[in-house]
Amino acid sequence: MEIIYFVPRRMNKARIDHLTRIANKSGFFQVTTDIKKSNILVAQDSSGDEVLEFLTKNRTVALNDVTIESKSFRDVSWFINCMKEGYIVSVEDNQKLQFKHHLPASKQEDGPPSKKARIDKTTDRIPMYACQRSTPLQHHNKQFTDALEVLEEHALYRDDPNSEARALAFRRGSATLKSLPYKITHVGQLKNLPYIDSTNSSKAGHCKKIITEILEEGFSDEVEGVTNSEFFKSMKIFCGIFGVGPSTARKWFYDLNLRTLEDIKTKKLTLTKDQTLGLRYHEDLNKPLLLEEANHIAKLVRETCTALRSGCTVTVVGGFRRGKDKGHDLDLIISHPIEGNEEGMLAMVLEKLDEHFIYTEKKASNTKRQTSLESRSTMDHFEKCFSIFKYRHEGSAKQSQSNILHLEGTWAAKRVDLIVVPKSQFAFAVLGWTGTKHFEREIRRYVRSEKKLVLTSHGMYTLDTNESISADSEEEIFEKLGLNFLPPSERCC
DNA sequence: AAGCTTATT
DNA sequence: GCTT
DNA sequence: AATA
Ligand SMILES: Nc1nc2c(ncn2[C@H]2C[C@H](O)[C@@H](COP(=O)(O)OP(=O)(O)OP(=O)(O)O)O2)c(=O)[nH]1
Ligand SMILES: [Mg+2]
Ligand SMILES: [Mg+2]
Repeated sequence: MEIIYFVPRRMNKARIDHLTRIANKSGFFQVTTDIKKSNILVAQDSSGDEVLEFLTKNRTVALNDVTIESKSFRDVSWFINCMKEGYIVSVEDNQKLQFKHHLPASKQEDGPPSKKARIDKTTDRIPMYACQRSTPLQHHNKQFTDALEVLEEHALYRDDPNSEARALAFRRGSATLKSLPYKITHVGQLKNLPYIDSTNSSKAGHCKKIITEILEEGFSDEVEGVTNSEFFKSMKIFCGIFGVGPSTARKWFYDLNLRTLEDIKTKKLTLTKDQTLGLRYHEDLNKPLLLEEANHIAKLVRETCTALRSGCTVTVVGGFRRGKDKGHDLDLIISHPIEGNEEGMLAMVLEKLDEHFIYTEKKASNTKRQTSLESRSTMDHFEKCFSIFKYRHEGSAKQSQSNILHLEGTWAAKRVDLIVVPKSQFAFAVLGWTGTKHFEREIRRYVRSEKKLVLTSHGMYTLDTNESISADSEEEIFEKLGLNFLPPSERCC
């Protein structure tokens, strides 16, 4: 039986109590508060020298009660690994607490930077903005990011006035982990991670606590509690209806005591137009749109546009441009290599494809040509359209001819977003609609606070004088912002 | 204590 | 909730 | 307050 003493340096009482409880339940560890009875000292975020200094300063022991020779000095990550495995695992080199006068030869590993390398805070600190670093779609810390994003979602559902800011903080923590080229395996690796390891306070914040909890027990009590709560489950269902957001969902939950989708369908509620359609096509719209289907729709729109006006370009943006193989909708940008030749395209393509659209919600542009008086035409001018597309399944129309009552064949409702922009705005629109949403927030925050400029999906402007700064490609925008270019597949934060 | 992306309807 |  |  190993006798453990937890060094109360950089660990609060609650944490030590927790570790003590799980250790005493293990059967192979016993925890003591009498350091002289222990044979292993377990510490967090401390070197051996720091432990010795702490113990003597706090008069926990006389100097000769604890010596480098008489005790083992180990990092808490070793202890956690033991608890996870269910037996006493071997001690890794970087889990042996270090003493200046006997440094073991440190072997460098790939992946996680060694403890030594991390002390060098200047060289490998992670950039503060997600737009300054690569974030791939597939990463190494999904277990942690999923947990943080549950808390993000939960915060977005809550009524508290600070909840949106809290949600953002959880998202930033998650985004940091997504950018790491290695898996987090012990708490020490959280050191200096932006939005996880607080630069100010020495005590662990909420993000760090959640990650630590998962490292230790494989799950987080808080996250499990949220996931299984009636509030969270119902809010998720309600907000999954197109047109329903947190405010409406809360009203349904608290004021009307509704809980399920059936409750919503049964009750006679006053719904907006979007909500009515969101409910009518709920099953279809909540099935993912597959890449193959997206490409099929994009092809149809492209062929229609080029037939209407030669030279027209149709670009897939949104999640599919980032490399996803399914999504909640298809996002398309329509443009033309000659400035002005894109005008009127949205109305034309919607009319041409009229039978393919169940619903179209058109939005006007405000940022430019509306101010120029001579460009006002008899036709209404729209630049954006959120639609519900009638996606006809492969060969359904022809095959069903045997049954004369079934002329329509099978189809499913799918969300399609169309955006029309002139060539001068094309690069900004592509950047703005490729996302992710978090990437957009991060690059805009970076631009405003670090570059004193404003970035939108129409252009870039000086903060003070509102002068326009042009760009013909995404690369040129990154360049002008002093950012290394990130391909869409590396904007998955 | 302030700030947290920006636009349209 | 986290950074400035 | 909802959508992107
Ligand atoms: N500036 C800004 N852009 C946004 C916001 N939400 C979405 N976007 C941009 C970035 C997104 O990638 C793009 C398309 O939005 P979508 O809702 O379709 O998301 P996305 O395509 O990334 O994923 P999904 O359709 O769910 O597979 O629009 C926002 O709140 N602000
Ligand atoms: Mg999309
Ligand atoms: Mg979309």
